[in-house]
Amino acid sequence: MTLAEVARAAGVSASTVSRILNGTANVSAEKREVVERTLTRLNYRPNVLARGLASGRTMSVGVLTQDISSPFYGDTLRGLEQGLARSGYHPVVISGHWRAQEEMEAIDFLVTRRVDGMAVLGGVAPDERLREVAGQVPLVALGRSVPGLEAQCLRLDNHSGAYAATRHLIDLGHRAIAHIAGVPSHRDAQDRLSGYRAALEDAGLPFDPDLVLEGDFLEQSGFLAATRLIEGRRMFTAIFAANDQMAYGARLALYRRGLRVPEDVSLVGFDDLPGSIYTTPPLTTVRQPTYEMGVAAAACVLGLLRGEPPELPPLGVELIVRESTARRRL
Amino acid sequence: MTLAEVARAAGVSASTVSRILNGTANVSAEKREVVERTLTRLNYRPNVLARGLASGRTMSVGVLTQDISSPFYGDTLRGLEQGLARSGYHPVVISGHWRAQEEMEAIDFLVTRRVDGMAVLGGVAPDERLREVAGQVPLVALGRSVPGLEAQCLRLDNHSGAYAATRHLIDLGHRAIAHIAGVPSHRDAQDRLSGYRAALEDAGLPFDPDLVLEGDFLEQSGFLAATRLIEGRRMFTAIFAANDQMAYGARLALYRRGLRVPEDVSLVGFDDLPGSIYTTPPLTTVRQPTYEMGVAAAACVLGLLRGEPPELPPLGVELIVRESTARRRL
DNA sequence: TTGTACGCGTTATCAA
DNA sequence: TTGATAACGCGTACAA
Repeated sequence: MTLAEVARAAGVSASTVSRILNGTANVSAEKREVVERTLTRLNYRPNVLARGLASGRTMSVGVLTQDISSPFYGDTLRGLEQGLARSGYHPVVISGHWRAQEEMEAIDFLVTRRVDGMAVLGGVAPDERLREVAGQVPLVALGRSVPGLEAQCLRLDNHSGAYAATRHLIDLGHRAIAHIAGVPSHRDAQDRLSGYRAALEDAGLPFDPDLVLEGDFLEQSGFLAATRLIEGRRMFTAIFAANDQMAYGARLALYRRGLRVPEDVSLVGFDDLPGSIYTTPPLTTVRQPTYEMGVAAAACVLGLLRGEPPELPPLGVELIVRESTARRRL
Repeated sequence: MTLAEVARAAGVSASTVSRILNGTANVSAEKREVVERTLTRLNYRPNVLARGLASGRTMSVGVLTQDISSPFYGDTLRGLEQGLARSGYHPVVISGHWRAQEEMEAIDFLVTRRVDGMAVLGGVAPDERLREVAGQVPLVALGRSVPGLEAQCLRLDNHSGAYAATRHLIDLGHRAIAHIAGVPSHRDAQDRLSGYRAALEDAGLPFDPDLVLEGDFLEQSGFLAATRLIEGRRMFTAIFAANDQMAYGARLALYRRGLRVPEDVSLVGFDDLPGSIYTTPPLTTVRQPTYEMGVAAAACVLGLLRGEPPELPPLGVELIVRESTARRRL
């Protein structure tokens, strides 16, 4: 069922049908009615490819996420979906798995797919490439800041979040607070580590390198780190993990060694993954407004598409105190 | 950078360039070399829209998932991605949120996007529509069986899985085994319930309706169900939840009431979500080979695309015994 | 082996 | 207000 066929069946020209479809110009009421009837009668579906080729717009927004099955960006994707809904634009999502090479390919994929706009969620693709792309289509980046593209980047205050988490432990009387950090090359990991250090410093507590272990943001690394911590010579009464997934791993390590949370060791995570409400005990963590970030990103892209200047609202992080932290005993 | 421009720059016709790009016909070595050089020099990127319009193929496979941020289909998506990698085809994923209306729209989206094949993950869209679509493009369905399309459907043996889970509890000496079921209208939920009943029956244990509570596959409902169970008059020493998420909820309810797992109550889930290794204690559950399902689905679609008959390998479910189940005390 | 000419389904330009 | 007609960028018979 092509547009031309509809036009013939309705006894008008293809242009008229197209105009009705797009509201491009005025059409007499009678013709409009005839056309609309045949449109539904023939169950016409426009060919997006032809449309995109002719108009130069595909009504789609590319979304580069990192791991489609990772809980972390899930809510953000939902927010993006929601923010794009009823705008006429559709998200096209593809994942880069935190590998620069793959991310580049994914970006190429989206570009050749002629997406009208783009949202980049984290990742390690070179800033340079993102700037290039931003020159071609409206782009917004979440979870990373690209020099020269600051207005279109939304990063959260990881430093403050980590500071609040550590401060919370300090307020509970903890003095020996371990930190399971993320990959050192990762900006978020750096900021969270520095927030941790700053909180210690402000409280006049010494920074002990032996209490900081490096992880990779996955559960397994949290498990390993906590295990090493337990077996190590340093005493500690609390752990601040740079993300919830590593906190889960640490939780298991503690369980294995018979250490209770929070009675023996307090535990704090970062991200507030959906699952963190249901861990035993429910995890104290730093919530990132991931859903809202997705909505904001969608709104921003939509605005750019309309020619408006980029606008991303400031979004803060929030400490969520649950039951994995308690006042230090003894 | 269009193909025509490349052709001009290389001093050949557009057809020749096209032929080289697609390996359609023989081209002299010299021309090939010249063209390939200019191709890379000009950094040519084919326009997928034009290509799709002309060839009728978009080299994309539509994937209808239900909730992009749900842990359940995450691994399957990864498997699909992986199975499609290096095949030239790319996945285009969109979610239907278990709402028929939304799913229909999503399917329309994919169809108008002219995907070459389609993979449907669960969902409640009418069988009729799926049969229609299957008539237009190669389609495979996961987690549901569409009458008339059996060969292209991959369902797992939920009954056996539930049977094994329940049997496992019985073997550990449990006699009062509660079941937190899924939504009754859901086929998987029905099968898991029937597997549970069958295991009881085979062991000569009575089926007690008071020990079966209805959930909706989400954590919260598991929490509620377990809470009601605890407050109820019926004694029980084990819970079999129809999926891991509800098991997580139940776990928290038990924790809240001071009931230990597995010392006081044994707990079994279903799905083996990635997080179930790291719950405290690690959850005994029924593993579905979700990743493999994704890979198989991709292979099947690819085969159909090549004109081969549909082929989906039989995949079994497997009981994974971890630490949330133990021999009944007292 | 190579090039020409046409078609894919739609939008955009221009004239009427 | 409407209708030809020309793009859009590529694949592909067909001819050479």
